[in-house]
Amino acid sequence: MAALKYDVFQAISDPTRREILRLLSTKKRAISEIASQFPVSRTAIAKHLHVLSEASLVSGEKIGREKIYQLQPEPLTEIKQWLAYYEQFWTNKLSILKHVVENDDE
Amino acid sequence: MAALKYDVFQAISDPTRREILRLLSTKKRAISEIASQFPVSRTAIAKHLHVLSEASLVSGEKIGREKIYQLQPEPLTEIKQWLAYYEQFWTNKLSILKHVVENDDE
DNA sequence: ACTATATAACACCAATCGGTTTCATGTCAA
DNA sequence: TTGACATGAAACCGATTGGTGTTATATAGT
Repeated sequence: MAALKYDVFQAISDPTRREILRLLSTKKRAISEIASQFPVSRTAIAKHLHVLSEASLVSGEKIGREKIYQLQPEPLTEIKQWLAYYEQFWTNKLSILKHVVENDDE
Repeated sequence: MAALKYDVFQAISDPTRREILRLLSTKKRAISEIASQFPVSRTAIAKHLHVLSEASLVSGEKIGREKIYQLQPEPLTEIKQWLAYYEQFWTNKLSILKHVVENDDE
């Protein structure tokens, strides 16, 4: 509702929303089609889709009486970039050792 | 409290917790030292550290009367692996086109 | 021994979250 | 046109979140 109330980190923090993204990664789907895959109500799924939409991870297009949602993976680059900073601490032993030594010095 | 109540996705969904991780990436720090960097109370920071600890993103060691927290970046690999699946949808034009065409086919 | 400090452990609170049910609206199809 | 279907919108609910303050306990330093 309010502009950017949900960022991409919050959007992917919910397991149901991650599963919705997974479903949309194979094809566009209408709300009811998505909801049929979950044990919760259609309304609950519609709310999750709204959250994902605010984070720009999905886009919805109304076609006839259906609203078709589609994956928009671009915002995930923000997660990727955030993660890149921490990769130095585990991708090779040298970095990890460097990290430990620096900590012990202070 | 309950085992694995917080997973790594939820742990990093909060901006304050992400900032705590950033602080700990440069060196080990005690709770009070971390809390001094934020506008919220020390108690609130201790709760955030507890959440991060449940997600195994930090570990705490009591030394004297201080509790020293340290970054444990390994669980971030789970995020990285999750993200890897979606990279095919934006890392090159070919994959994106393939995605669109498949969607239009159904 | 005292005193100040660092943390833990509670109890508490307002706001939010994920979910529900109900009702209204709009669209497709017989 | 009538009915079934897909969605949107609203009100509501219980649990959780993120925050507070208070109190208790243990430790460090004088």
